[in-house]
Amino acid sequence: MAFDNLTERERLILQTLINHYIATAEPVGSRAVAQKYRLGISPATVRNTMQDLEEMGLISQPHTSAGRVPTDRGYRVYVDNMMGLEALTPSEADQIRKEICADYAAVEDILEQTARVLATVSKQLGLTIAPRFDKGILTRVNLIPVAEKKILVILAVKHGLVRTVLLEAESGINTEQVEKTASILNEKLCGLTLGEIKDSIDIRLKETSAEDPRLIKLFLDSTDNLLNFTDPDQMHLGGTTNIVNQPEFKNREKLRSLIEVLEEKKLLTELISAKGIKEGITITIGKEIERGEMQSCSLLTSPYKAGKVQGTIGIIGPTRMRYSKLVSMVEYTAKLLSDVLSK
Amino acid sequence: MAFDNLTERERLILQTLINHYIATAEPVGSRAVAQKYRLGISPATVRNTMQDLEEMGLISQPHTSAGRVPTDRGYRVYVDNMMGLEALTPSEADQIRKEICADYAAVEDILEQTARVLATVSKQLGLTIAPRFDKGILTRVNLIPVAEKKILVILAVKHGLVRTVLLEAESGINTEQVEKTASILNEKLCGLTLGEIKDSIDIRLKETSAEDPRLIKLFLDSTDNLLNFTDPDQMHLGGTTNIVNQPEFKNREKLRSLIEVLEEKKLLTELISAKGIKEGITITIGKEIERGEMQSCSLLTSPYKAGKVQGTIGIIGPTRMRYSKLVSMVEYTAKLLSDVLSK
DNA sequence: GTAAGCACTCTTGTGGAAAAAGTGCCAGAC
DNA sequence: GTCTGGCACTTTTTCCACAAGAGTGCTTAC
Repeated sequence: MAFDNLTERERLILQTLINHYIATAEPVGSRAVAQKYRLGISPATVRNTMQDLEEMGLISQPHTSAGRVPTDRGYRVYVDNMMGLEALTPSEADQIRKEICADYAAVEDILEQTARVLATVSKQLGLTIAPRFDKGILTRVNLIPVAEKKILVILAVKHGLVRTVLLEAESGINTEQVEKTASILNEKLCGLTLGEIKDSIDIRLKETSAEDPRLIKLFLDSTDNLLNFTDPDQMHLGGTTNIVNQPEFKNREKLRSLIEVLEEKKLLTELISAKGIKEGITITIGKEIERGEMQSCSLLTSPYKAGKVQGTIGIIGPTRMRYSKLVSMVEYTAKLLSDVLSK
Repeated sequence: MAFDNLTERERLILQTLINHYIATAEPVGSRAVAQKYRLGISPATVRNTMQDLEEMGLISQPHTSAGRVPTDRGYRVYVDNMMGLEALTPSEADQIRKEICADYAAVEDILEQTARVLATVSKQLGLTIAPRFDKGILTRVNLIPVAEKKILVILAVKHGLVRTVLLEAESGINTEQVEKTASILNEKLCGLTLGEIKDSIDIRLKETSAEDPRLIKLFLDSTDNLLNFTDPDQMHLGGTTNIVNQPEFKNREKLRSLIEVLEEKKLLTELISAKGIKEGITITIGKEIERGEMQSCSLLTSPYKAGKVQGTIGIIGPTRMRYSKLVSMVEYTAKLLSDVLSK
C-alpha cells in the first residue's frame, strides 16, 4: 500500500491536480496542471503521467473526454505523503478563540459553540462529542428523590463533569432508605472509572446488605441507561446548511441520505468513537467510512481533553475538502478546547 | 376578512382545487377541476369562477398558461371554512400509539420518540417542545457541590419534571453554607411557579440573612440561565430528510435557509412558543409565520399537558400539506402524549 | 348563467448542429 | 530515451429552432 515509489513528477502532478480540484470542484485537465506546474512541462507530458496515476488507481475520469478527479486512494496518498499544513489566518484563529474562550459555565454550551464555530470557519459541518465518561473517575453519587416515585441520580466525575439521569421506581420511596443506598453506592463505587463500574457493577453490588434491596435493584436494572456513553445529546452538530450547497450534493438522494445519517446522532457518535481515540488528528476518507451514506464524505477528527477525560471534535465534509487547512483548524481548536476545559 | 360570502360553487371549486393540488403539487387547470366536480360542469364555467377566486386573492397563476395554485389566503379560507377532518387509519394510529406508549422513564426520550414518529407518519417534519417550566410549581431545590467550585442546582417541579443546571462559583464552596442556602431557597421559593420566581426573585431574596451572601448572589446572577425556558435541547426535531425531497424545496436556496432555521432551535422554540398556548390546534400558514425563511411552510401545533405544565408538539411542512389528515394526527398525538405524561 | 370554439401565451420537449474540452497516440526533436 | 507538437477521436455542453402541450381569456351562441 505504500506509494513511496512515485516519481517526483508523479508526486508533483498528483499534488497540483488535487489542489486544483479542491479549489474548483471540476475535473482537472492536463492543460490546467501544466500551466500551474512551474517547470515548464507540456500538457502532453502531463497526460502521460496522468495515465500512469490512473493505472495506480489514484485518479480517475468521470468520462472519456473529461479531466481527472482524485479517487479516495488518491486523497489518501496526498494526505499521508505530500500535503503541507496550511496555517490558519490570524482572523480565523481569532474567530475560533473568541467563541471558545467566552466564559460560559456549562461544558455543553461550550461544545455547542465549538461545533458552530468550526462549521462557520471551515464552511463544512462541525461536530463535537462530549467527553467520554467511561474514562472518568466517579467522585460522588447523589440520589435525590424528586417525586413520589422518581429519583434523580447524579454522577459527579472528576474535573467537574456531571451526569444526571432520572429513574423511576416501582413503588414509593423512603427517604431514609435512599440515603442509605446512596452511601452504599458511594462506598462501593467512588474512585473507579465509569467504564470499570459498568463492567463490574453486578459483582460489586451483589454482596451488599442493604435493608431495602429494591433501590439497589433499580440501580442495577438501569445501568445501561445510567452508563450509556453514546447519548444523542452528547453530540453537537453545526452548519448543516454548509453542505447543502456543495456541488457533490447536487444529487438529491445523496443529500437526503446524508442528512438522515446526521439525524441519527447516536449511530454517528458510535461510528466516530469506534475508531478508538488516538493522539492527534484522524482522517477518514470516503469509502474508509463504514456507513454507505457517507462515502462521498471525509471525516476529520481529533480528541480533546477535559482533565483526564477525552472527547472528540471534528469536521465532516465532501472528500474534496481542504485538508491542509482544515487539519490545522481542528488541531488548533482541539488544543484550545482542551485548555479551556482543563483549566 | 371573512370569506363567508363565497358562493357554493366557488367554495366547491376552491376546495377541489386545493385537494387536487395537495395531492399532485402541480398547478391545477380548469379541466382537472371540472372532471373531479361531479355535477357535470364545463371547464369554461370553472374558468370563470377561477378568475373570480383569483381576484379575491385565493388562488394564483405561476404564469399565463399554467393552472392555478392556492395562495396562503386560499389555504386559510380552506382551513377555516371548508376542510373536513380526515380520520387516521388504524395502522397510523397504532404506529403512533406504539411509539409513544412504550415504557420509557425519561420525558426527554418520549419527546424525542414522539417527534420521530410524527415525522414518519406525516412524512413531514415532526417537532416537540418540552413542557414549559414557567408554569410549573417548584417543589424543591437541591444544591449539590460536585467539584471545588461547581454546584449542581436541581429544580424539582411538580409532576416529576426536573431541571438541572451547573453553576460555577468564584471561590471554594463550604458544604455547610450550601446547605443553609438551599434551605433558604426552599423556604422562599417552593410552591411558586418558576415564572413567578423568575419575575420576582430579586425581591424575594433581597432580605435574606444568609451568613454567606455569595451563594445567594451566584444564584441571583444565574437566574437567566436557571430559568431560561427556551433551552435548545428543550426541542426535538425529527424527519428533516422528509422535506429534502419535497418539490417545493427543489430550489436549493430555499432548502438551505430552511435548514438554517431548523438548526437555530432556540429561535424556533421562541417563534413557536410566542403564539401563546391556546387550547387545540393552531395552524399557521406561509407568510403568517414571522420568519422569512419559513414562508413557504406551514406550522401545525398543539399543546399537550404534563400534569399542570404545558408543552407543544407540531408538524412543519410546505404550505401544500394535507391539513385535514395532519390536524387529526397532531390532535391524536397530543392527547396520547398528555395521557402518558400525566399518568 | 352556461358552454363551445378559438386565438393567444407560455412552458416543455426534441433533434441536431456546432462548440468546447480533453484525451490518446504517433512521429519527430533534443 | 524522454519530451513535445500535432491531430484525430470521443464525449459533453450549449444553443437554437421548432413542434407539442397545457391552459387561459374572450367572444359568441344558447
